[in-house]
Amino acid sequence: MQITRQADYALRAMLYLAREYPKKDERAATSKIAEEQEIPASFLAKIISQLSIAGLIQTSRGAKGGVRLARKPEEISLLDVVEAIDGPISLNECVDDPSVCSFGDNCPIHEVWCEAKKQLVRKLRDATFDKLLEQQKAKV
Amino acid sequence: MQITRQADYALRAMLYLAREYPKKDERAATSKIAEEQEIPASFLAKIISQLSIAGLIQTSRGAKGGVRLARKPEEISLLDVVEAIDGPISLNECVDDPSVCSFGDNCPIHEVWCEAKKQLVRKLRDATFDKLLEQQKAKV
DNA sequence: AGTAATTTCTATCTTTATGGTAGAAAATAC
DNA sequence: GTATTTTCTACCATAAAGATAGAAATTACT
Repeated sequence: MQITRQADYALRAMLYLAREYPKKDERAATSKIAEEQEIPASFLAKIISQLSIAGLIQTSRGAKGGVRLARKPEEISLLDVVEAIDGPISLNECVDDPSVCSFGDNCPIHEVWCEAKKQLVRKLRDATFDKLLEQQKAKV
Repeated sequence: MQITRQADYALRAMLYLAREYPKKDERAATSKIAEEQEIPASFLAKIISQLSIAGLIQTSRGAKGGVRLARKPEEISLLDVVEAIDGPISLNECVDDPSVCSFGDNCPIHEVWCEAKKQLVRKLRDATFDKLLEQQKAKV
């Protein structure tokens, strides 16, 4: 049970953009992000596109174009990014769509998954990019 | 991010076996488990095999053969079953094998995943089958 | 205005994992 | 010994993941 490689790459890219956020007027080039964060350059294109559709970043084409965050780092969490790429975190099929299981409320396992999901979602929602940057600074 | 269908089926099968556990001398037939728990019968064979290799159940062939738990329900948790089928719960590649990521301790995201994993593992390890059965009884 | 440079975007391919099936192998009761 | 009932394993589709190259678009500069 893992997030996809794409989601991990997306997180790295967003972390890079969060670091660049203070430079308000600049836009980062995809190629630069790819190099810096060790992401296959041509693979990043697809990821950038998805993040843009999800409204997490703003893109602009052409010379001097590039990518930047659509919102402040404190308004973007790990959960936002992961769900934008991998879809909702369900842990098990029955969590987000109870109708797939005919046992319904009679299944004691169902509840465990629901609680586990809540716990996980809370943790990821709480991890906003401003906090991540602070934590990194504190370490160095 | 979900457990596989196989893992979910395995949990259902184990729940059934936990219910049957008091009948010490009987063994449940795979076909019976499949019917009762709504699992594709021929698919269950592969799952049973994996659970047996993992040491969670005992199998015996031939007439009057079948399957039963290898340990008491209170000594088997959801975590045991899920990891036996799907492998370790990592959430992200870097959690179980930090060497795949060259950023190492310099990555603030790494730590979040580690904590999230710990939290999730604790929850699943705590959910033993005796507790699950009790919870179900309490409901009815 | 034209063109070259730089960018995002999209159609395509390969590989891997998942979900599922059927038939072989094994063991026991009679 | 044989028939029955079981586990076990080799196989096959389908779908998703990972990755790539080239098309489309936009802008700066001459």
